Amino acid sequence: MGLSKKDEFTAKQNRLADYAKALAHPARVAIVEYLATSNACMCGDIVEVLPLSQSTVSQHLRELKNAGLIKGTIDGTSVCYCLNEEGWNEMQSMLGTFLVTMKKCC
Amino acid sequence: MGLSKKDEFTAKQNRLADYAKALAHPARVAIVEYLATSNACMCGDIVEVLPLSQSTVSQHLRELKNAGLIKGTIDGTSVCYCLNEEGWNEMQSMLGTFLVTMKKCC
DNA sequence: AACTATTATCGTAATATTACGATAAAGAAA
DNA sequence: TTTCTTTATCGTAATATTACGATAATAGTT
Repeated sequence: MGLSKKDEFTAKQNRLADYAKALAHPARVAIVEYLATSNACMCGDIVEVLPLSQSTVSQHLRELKNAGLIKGTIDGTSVCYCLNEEGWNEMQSMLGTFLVTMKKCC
Repeated sequence: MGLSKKDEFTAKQNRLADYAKALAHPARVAIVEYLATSNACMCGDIVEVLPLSQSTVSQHLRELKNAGLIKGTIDGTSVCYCLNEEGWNEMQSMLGTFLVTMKKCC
């Protein structure tokens, strides 16, 4: 009955699932896209770009941060968010292994 | 409140989000892992490997299939599921663009 | 100190996901 | 045909996510 069984999977499986979950919403994809191409990456800027309220954007940013895909450094009264290369590299390498071991069975 | 705003994002952003959502659960990561390394890929086999009921596994398989990450071909009374290379390639190339355009701003 | 700007958090309503048992559907075997 | 095997779907309960307004927190400005 809806009780989560995440404990029954390996840490690695959960880690990749967490990365994927962080990208599992178009708003968070849009945030990442913006951070990848922009240098002016205050949260305020992002709010202007997205069709969402400030509190909702802040929530999405926290999820990306918790997953390790972005990091934020305080800059006076605002926060400078940018992509966290380490997280991206780990996620990409995890995904890469599937392509390597992939076999066609049908 | 809580009304989804996915229409307000681009088709590409939603597409990547859908791929990511398909992998946003450790059970589905485990399924993909299994399919990547195994040749005997009936659903029944997968149920034995996972700590989940048959109906739950079937639901997860459907989500992976809808996202385009796996495909299933009917084989008599059972179904042979395997990875769908096209889907993986598209997802990987979408993710790849972030690494390419990624800039350090902090 | 009082005010402004920026971001985070709380409360909460709407919606979506997760999981299971029960049951249906369809082909294989008796 | 009847039975068995395998997978899908339905119903439903528990949990999680999404979104917003209101409010708090913190730093800068006047």
